[in-house]
Amino acid sequence: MTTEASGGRDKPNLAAVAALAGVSASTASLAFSGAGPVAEATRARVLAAAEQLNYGGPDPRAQSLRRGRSGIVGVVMEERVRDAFRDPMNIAMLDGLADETGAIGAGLLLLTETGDERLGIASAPMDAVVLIGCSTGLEESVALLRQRGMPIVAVEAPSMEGVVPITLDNRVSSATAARHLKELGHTLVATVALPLEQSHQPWRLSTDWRLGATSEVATQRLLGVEDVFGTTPGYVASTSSIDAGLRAGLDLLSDAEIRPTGIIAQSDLLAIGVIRAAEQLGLGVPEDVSVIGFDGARIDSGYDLTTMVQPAVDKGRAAGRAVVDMLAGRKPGAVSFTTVFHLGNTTAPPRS
Amino acid sequence: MTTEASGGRDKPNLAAVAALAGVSASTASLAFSGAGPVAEATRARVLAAAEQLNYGGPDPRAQSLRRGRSGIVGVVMEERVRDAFRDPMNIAMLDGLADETGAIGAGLLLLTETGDERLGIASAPMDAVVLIGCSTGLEESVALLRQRGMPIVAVEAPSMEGVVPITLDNRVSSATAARHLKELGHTLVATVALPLEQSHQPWRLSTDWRLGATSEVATQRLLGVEDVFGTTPGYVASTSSIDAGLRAGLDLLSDAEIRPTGIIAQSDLLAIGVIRAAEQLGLGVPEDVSVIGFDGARIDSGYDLTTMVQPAVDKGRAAGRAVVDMLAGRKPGAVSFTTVFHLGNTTAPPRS
DNA sequence: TAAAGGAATCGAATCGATTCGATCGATTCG
DNA sequence: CGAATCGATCGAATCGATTCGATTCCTTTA
Repeated sequence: MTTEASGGRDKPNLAAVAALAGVSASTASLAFSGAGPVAEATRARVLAAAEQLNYGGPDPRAQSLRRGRSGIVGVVMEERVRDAFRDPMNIAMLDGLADETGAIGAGLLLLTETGDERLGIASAPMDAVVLIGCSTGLEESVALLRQRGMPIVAVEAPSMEGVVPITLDNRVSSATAARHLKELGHTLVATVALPLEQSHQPWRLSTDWRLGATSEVATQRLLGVEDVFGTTPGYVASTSSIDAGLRAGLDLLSDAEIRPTGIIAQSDLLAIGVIRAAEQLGLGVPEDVSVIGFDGARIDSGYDLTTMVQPAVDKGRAAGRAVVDMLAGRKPGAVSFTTVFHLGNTTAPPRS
Repeated sequence: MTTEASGGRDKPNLAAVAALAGVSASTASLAFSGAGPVAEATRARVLAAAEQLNYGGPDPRAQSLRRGRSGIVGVVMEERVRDAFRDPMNIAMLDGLADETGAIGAGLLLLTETGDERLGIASAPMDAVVLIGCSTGLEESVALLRQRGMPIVAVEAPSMEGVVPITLDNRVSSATAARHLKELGHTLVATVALPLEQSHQPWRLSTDWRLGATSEVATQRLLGVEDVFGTTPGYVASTSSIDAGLRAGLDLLSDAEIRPTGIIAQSDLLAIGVIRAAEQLGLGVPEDVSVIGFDGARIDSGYDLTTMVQPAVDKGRAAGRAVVDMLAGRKPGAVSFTTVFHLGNTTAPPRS
């Protein structure tokens, strides 16, 4: 038996194709990439040889080494996939992001910042990174990425040297929501906050909540409420979900000590959960309790939720554009977004 | 000016670190990877040199070329991100998938099979690919990937040579749902189907629907209904969403010619939409119309939807394990899943 | 004390392509 | 007709690491 049988088993490479076509590797490369003059006949011969050897085109790994680009943009999220994608805002952002990065042919690599497995973030072949909803290990992650010389874009994170920020005016928006309740005449309001720190355990908000708070978003939105109402009772949810909102609502609404007439939730999902809690407790929304959300997620719930609508897709787009700019050697600027107040039917003056 | 200024601007590489530490590149490599005996003092010297040069560790691009592995698993979905993630089942699958692939330190690369930009799927540096909810360009995509010698796992796709299948017994499950309605006494049922073909335009189901149908899932589930009821009227939704279900429901329920007493929806989202439609038309569920869904997504809707619960996370896990197996050189087998009937409060005998 | 074994390190080949500069004809211009 | 030009092709260097098989230099053991 000679080796001719039906071709070696190992994958063919450009050199093999070139050899079969009777040209040099450089010419074969040109034939594939089209970056240089190649006679039509030659190109055809190379393509034929490729076909014959069942060659699937240049190896992306080698290409990315040579070119110094992999065509991959990392998306880092703090939580596990399931949790991160439960939030419609994250999905919307991802969509906007995919839109922009897709335009330059880049794919999105999902990475979670989860504790130990810092592996991914430290060693994935990416050209740039977008941090979404990160908080816990943010400093470390950024340090690691910066050391690798990676372009970094962070959405709604505290500003950091060398990181392009995409922000939302969380504090002002939250204050607007609070003011709405105040103007309706509410004085006893409570907040249902997004997770403030790593543990993600639900807990009653204490006055020293700022200590140990790592989530920029939750912090700013709480501050917004304080700007209007001063210290208020609150409950920190374990995650942004209807269930978590339900638990928070049950806790706050069934406590005689607090008895809020208005609840400010830091996400629409939480708000819907709070409404469910009110229903369970026999309280009417908005007659007995006013509920205001945040996001503008348009969740199907039978209510038209009063909320602060944020441009999530645009945030993603802005992040994508920033990435594209950096990869093109341009220096992108920071981008800030604003929310729009949406008056629904879940807020009303308190029952006198 | 000499070049010593404060270091060259270009990123340092292993060779530079090795040079500074006074060892060979091979030793430096060992120091980083820990794959071989290195004196503690030497390792320390190398690490110090790295620190000094601000070296962020071995370049993943070079590593992946040398090792022939990139640590990236591609996830191909037909639709754009926003649409794909609107479906809770996809998210659940992704979660299961991330779980398993994360265990070997692999990241998930999101790719959409969208028309022109076949770029991603053809040239991304992946070690394996999982096809989720693909249909339209499936044949082509698989051909392309196969040529690249890529391990392929496909979830709920028609079986193909060299592709590890993860399946759900859609036809049987759908038949079970249909039989439930039949046993309750329904004779006039209609189906709300998932998109059957590329266009994603909503349309009334005609008797020759099979022609041109490319979606395996939708097809099998329709066949399941036919197995029990024969040809029934139906409506093909544009996507799996509450809105699309609402439109479908309005169409079917307001047509005097059809007047179904039971509706089988191919997803829970569609089912909820149908229920909303019934409500809008003043019909009670389940008194006037029985509605049964598919998925077991536990969507908050005020109803306890009767549905076929599918193990979505497990499907994702199975796909992930198949990938891990293939990358480890093992040959994974096909995996099949079954749904579990869940009796809720949205189905009842027809009003006599 | 010589032989054997082991730890630490190094050299060189390799992974698979891209790309710059050089070469070689053939065509065109003066 | 010689020179300048242009198109096509090739060689060789390069990207940044990993890894296999030496090569040293010590420490044990017979």
